Amino acid sequence: MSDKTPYYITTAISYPNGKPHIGHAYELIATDAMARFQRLDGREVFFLTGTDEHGQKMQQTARKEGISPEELAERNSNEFRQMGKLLNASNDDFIRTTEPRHHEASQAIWKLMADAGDIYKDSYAGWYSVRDEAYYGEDETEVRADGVRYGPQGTPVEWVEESSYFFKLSEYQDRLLKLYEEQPDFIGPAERRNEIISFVKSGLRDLSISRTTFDWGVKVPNDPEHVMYVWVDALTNYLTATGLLTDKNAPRAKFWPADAHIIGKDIIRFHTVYWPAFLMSAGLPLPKRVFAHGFVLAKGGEKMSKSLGNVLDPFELIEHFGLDQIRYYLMREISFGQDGYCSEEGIGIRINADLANGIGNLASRSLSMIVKNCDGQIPQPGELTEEDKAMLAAADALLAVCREEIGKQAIHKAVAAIIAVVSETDRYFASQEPWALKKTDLERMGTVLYVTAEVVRQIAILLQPYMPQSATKLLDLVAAPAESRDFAALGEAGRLVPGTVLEAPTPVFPRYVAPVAGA
RNA sequence: GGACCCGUAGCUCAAUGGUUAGAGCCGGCGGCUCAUAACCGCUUGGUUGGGGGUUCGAGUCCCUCCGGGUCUACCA
Repeated sequence: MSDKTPYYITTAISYPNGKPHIGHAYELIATDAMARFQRLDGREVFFLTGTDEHGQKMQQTARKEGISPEELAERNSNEFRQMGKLLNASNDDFIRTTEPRHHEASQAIWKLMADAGDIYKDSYAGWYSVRDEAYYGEDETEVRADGVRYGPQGTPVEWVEESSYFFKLSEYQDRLLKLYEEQPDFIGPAERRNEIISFVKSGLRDLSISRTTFDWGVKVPNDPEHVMYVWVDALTNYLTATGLLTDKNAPRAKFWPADAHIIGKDIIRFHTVYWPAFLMSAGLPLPKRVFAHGFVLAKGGEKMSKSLGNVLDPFELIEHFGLDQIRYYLMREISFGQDGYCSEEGIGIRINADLANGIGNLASRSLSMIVKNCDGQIPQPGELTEEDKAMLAAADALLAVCREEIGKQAIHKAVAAIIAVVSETDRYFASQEPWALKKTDLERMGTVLYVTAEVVRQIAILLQPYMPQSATKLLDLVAAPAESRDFAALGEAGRLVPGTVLEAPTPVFPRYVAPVAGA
C-alpha cells in the first residue's frame, strides 16, 4: 500500500577539505534514487545534502593554501554543489554548516543538552604534539633514548591540559542498548548493528565536545572561547534544515524525525551512538533508520589511491559513459550496504548488457514494429492469452517488489528485479514471434506489441529513480502522458491507450564501444 | 597492538546447518531476423582463500593461517 506520510532522507554532509570523489557521488546518487522513489510513490519528500565545513583540518588546509577558511569552504562547497547538479541530484536543500541558520540550530541543541544537565566543563589532558596538532594516548607515545617523549608520527609530544566541555555519554549506554533492541531497524545493514552493540556494551566514556585550540567552528553558547566539537555541529545539520530547533512551526518541521540517514560505513558510530544520545538528551525524536553503505573500491578490491594510480574520477566517468549509465551501474552492480568494485571494463559490460541490449533494444524492437505495422498508433489488443496475462502480471507485480526492496535500502535488488522483467519480456516477445504474425494474424500481432509496449511503459516508470533522464526518454517513446508517470500510473490504472500516436523510436541507450587502445 | 567485517565460477552476486553449491554477465555452439551485430535456446567453467576441528551432515558454526577492509573514541 502506498504511504502518504512525509519522508525525510539525508546524505552525510561532505567534508570539503578536498574535491568530491566517487564515494561522494555514490552516496548522493543512491540517496537521490531513494528520494525520487518516494516522490514517485506519492510521498512528500525532503531530501537534504550539504557540506560540513568546520574543524581544525579546514583551518589548516586554508592556512597552507594562504586563504581564509571561509574562502576555502566557499570554494570547495561549491564543487560539491556542482557535483550534485551534474549528477542530477534532486535534493530539496543544500546545507552548509557555516550558514547562520546552522549556527543558531547548533547552539539551540547545545542549550537543550545543557538544560538537561548533560554538559559539564572539565579539563582534557593528554600528550599533545604541536607538529601534528593532535593528542595521543599515553600508550601511543614512547620515551626514547634522548629522554624526550615521542608520538606515533615520530614527533615530540608534551603534556597539555585544555579546558573542555563534556557530554555525559556514559549515562546513555543503557538507553542506547535499549534503542537497538527495541528498534532493530535503527541500524542497517544488520551486520553493522552487531558491531555497534558490542561497541556500546564495551562501555562509553563521556565525550569531549568543545575545543579551544582553534576557532573555526560554532561558538559554544555563553563561552565564546570554545567552539563545538565538529561532530556536535555536523550531526545537527539534519535538524537545522527542518527549522525545527528554532521554530516549531517551521514549514519543514514536520519532516523530523528523519526516515533515513544514508551514510558511509566509516561514520556509523557517530550516527548510531552519539547522534541518538544527543537527541535523547535534547528531548527530540530519533531518526527511524541509519543505513551505512560500503565503499566503492577499485578493481581487485583495492582502495582507490593516488599512489596506486587506480582512482576513478566521477566527472570523467560521466563524461565518458554518460550520467545515467554511471548512475545505473553504481546502483545495479554494487550491493548497497557492502563494499563494491568499480572498473571501466565492468561499466562497459554492464551498460551494454542491461541498457543497450536489454531495455533499450526491447523498446526499439517493439515500438519500431508498431510504427511500421500499426499506422504508428498503439494497437488495440485482442483477447489476452495466458502468456499475455502472465507477462502483464510480471510487470504489474514490480512495484510491490521495489517498495519492499527500497524500504530496506536494497537498491541493487530493486533494480535487478526490474531488469529481470526486461529479460522475461524479451523471452515473451521471441516466443510470440510478432514478425511472423505480421503475415498471418495482424490482430494477434497487435496484441503482442501492445503487451510489450505496456511492459516497456511500466519499466520506464520504475526506472525513473535511477535514470531520470533516460527513463523520461523511454516514456516519451511510448507517449506516456506527462501527468501519468508516477507510480499511481503503474498497473491497470495507467495502461497504454490504443490509438495513441507514436514517433519512430530513437536509441535511448547507445551501445558502448571501448576506444581502441593507443588510438 | 586490540575489536569487528569480508573472501563462493574469469566478473558481479545468491544459497533458515540438510539432495548433485545456483543466477546474471563474459566465453563457446546452435537458431532467428522485429530490433541498437541486438534477441532466443543450449553450453564450458568451482578443492566455496589454505589448514584443522565440532556434527549423521559445514559455503554456513569453532580454531588457526593468508589476503582485503573498517573502527580504535581528539583527523573529519
